[in-house]
Amino acid sequence: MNSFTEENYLKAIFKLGNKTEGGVSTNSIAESLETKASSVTDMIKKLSDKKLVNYKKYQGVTLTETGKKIAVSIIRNHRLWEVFLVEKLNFKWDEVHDLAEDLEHIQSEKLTDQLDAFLEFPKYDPHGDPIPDKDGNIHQHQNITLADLNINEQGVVVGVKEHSKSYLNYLENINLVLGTEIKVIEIVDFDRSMTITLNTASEVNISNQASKNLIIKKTN
Amino acid sequence: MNSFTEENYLKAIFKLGNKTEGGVSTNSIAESLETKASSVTDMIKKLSDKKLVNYKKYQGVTLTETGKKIAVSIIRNHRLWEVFLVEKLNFKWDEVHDLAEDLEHIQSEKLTDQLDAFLEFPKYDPHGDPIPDKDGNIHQHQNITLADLNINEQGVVVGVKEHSKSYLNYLENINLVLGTEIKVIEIVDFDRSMTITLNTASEVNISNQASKNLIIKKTN
DNA sequence: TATAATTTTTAGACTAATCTAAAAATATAT
DNA sequence: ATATATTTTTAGATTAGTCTAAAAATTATA
Repeated sequence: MNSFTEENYLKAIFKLGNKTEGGVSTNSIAESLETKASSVTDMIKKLSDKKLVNYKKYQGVTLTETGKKIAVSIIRNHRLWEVFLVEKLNFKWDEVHDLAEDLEHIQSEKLTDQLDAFLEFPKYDPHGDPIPDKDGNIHQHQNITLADLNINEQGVVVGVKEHSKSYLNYLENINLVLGTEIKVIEIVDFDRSMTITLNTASEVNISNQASKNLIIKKTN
Repeated sequence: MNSFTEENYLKAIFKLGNKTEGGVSTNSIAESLETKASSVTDMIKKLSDKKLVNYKKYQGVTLTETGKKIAVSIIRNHRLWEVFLVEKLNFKWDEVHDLAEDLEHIQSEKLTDQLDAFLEFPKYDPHGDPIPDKDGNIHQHQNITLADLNINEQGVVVGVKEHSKSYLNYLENINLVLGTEIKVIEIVDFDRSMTITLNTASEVNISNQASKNLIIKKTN
């Protein structure tokens, strides 16, 4: 069995690996786990001994098949628990991350699969992130954000790229949630801020910072 | 915050403290946590520094009010999760203990209370153990076991005193579950084994070892 | 009540995960 | 191509929790 710490490293490496080509750098892992590069090197050696990562000094690190399986299963746990907390226990979408961080480490295939069934096999978590299935397949959203839309184009909000409490809270406050239909009314050239309509009704302004973190599925 | 390890010590001390008068001995803690007496001494010192236990060398240990609160809250978590696993995720009563051992350490008052509400404020867990309420009150069963009943006396099974997989499994196999009505037909003098009826129907034999671990509420 | 047996504590060592500071390797810039 | 900056690794220390072996205290026994 692997410790919580080891699992968190695997998860971080998996997520960083999806964002970049080639190996994941020591520093990027350190930053994402809020720890020091020297600690990362130590842990990488350990994970390498356990054959969970491929590692050559100074060359960055990638996950082995085994390592990837573990990482994906933790992400599956995490996202299923988030659904549970929101759908069944009435948590808000900005409250569930930290709890799911703990719950995800409870390793029991039966628990995960029964939870999945109890929740009726959800495809996405409350932030729109895809939930890996039992075999580890992940159906990623296309990477289109609100910032990519032009005037008069429209789409449905299917996810967020930024998971901070403050961002999620802001969205909730302007009534912008998953499933909201958005149409672009105006784009300010100067700062790329937008005027948009929500569900063909209320009109709001949104900064570029905010719009480029909203994942959209184009409609019309 | 306290580590999982510290919490497990507090829980063990709480449970042992209920079984005996006075302080809990180092050896009994060691046995119950399957560790060494020297490790227990070390941890007790630490818990004592944190004012979670009262400790004088060689005198055994008791929980402070703070320590007791933590222990009870963990037990509350444990038992609520057990109910969840059985009622919602279709686990058997002999499968839930180990998972609940992990889940119990996830500390969030909101999580616990929402789970409690979602389960509709259960009073007992799947083994009949009472679930402490939000304020830590525990409604203990009276300590009558099947072995205490005489011929022709009857009662309802409300709990078990032994939680091993093999015992729970045995009970399930002979269709003896919580809520079963039992009437004593015969007691063998030699080994205190009994012939009983279950729900006024099927007749089974049960050893003294088995009967003295069944908590009964006498009827009529 | 002295002696033996048991229990508990102490002393010192080990592992996992972390850190700081310094050294080594790699990447960048002139 | 050489010097400079950055990244990564190493060396050595620290903390939490554990262990073994030995010492100290308590309890039981003769």
